[in-house]
Amino acid sequence: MTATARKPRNAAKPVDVCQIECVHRDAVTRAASALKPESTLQRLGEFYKALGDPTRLKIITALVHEELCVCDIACLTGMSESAISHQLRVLRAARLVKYRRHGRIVYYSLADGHVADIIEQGLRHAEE
Amino acid sequence: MTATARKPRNAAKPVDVCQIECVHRDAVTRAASALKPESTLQRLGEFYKALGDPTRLKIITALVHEELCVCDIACLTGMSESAISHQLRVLRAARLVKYRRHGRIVYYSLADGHVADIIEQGLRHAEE
DNA sequence: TTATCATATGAACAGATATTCATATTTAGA
DNA sequence: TCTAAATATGAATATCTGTTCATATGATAA
Repeated sequence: MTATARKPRNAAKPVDVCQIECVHRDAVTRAASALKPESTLQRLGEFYKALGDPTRLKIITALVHEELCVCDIACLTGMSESAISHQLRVLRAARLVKYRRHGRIVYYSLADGHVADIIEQGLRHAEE
Repeated sequence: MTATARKPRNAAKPVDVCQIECVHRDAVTRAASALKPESTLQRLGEFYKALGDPTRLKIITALVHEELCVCDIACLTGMSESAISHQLRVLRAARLVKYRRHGRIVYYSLADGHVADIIEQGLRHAEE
């Protein structure tokens, strides 16, 4: 997004976004100026990507109800503890889960209420 | 999820889910019985996975405001029309978008209001 | 019909990703 | 201390994914 060259009139806003031919220049201009900042889209994309894997989604939906340790999650999902640990790292990086340590056991839970809200809205959408 | 062998008492519900050692058998049992059906999780996972790519997420957020044709989206995103067409196919398969044809131009829009609601909730979460 | 525009599709390839296996770390108990 | 349990991490690998390029389809206009 570099500075834009101005056009005197008629253009709602100048678009330099567009290298390709576009059919509706005005619609593209509106869409471009309504677009959320790249940083927001990137964060949201990583959030969704983290939820877009079957193993991780199962982990997250399980954690909606109560905290679980790595062992429990492995047990619940039928996957190896190592695989679960790797996936939990992804979920941690995406700030979807938090954890607390009790002795050698690590309990994972959802990072905050927002995550639960989002998942529940998603589930309602998927269930209908 | 096959049929479960019964245990007389004390088990909230029998678990055959668990091949691995698990630390909290009761918690796993509760989590297992609260788990959503595989079909629901799969649909939701595909939904999130579709949103988990930066190009597709940009397309979807743009479509929140108004419908756009393939050309416009290519223009807006700075990607080739072919790439966009491929991504729109993924979004169609995940039932995130619908389209209408007008002459040789195809206009894409969000499949329904739910999608917009979900995206807006996600954006609020990502923006804070 | 023929030419052209807008879009779709298939093959190919580079890059990303999820799991496994081996190993490291951290904590509790002996 | 030493051992074992619970978890984390790194490397390797097989699979998946997104883009490009070439080509096909479908619709309009000439």
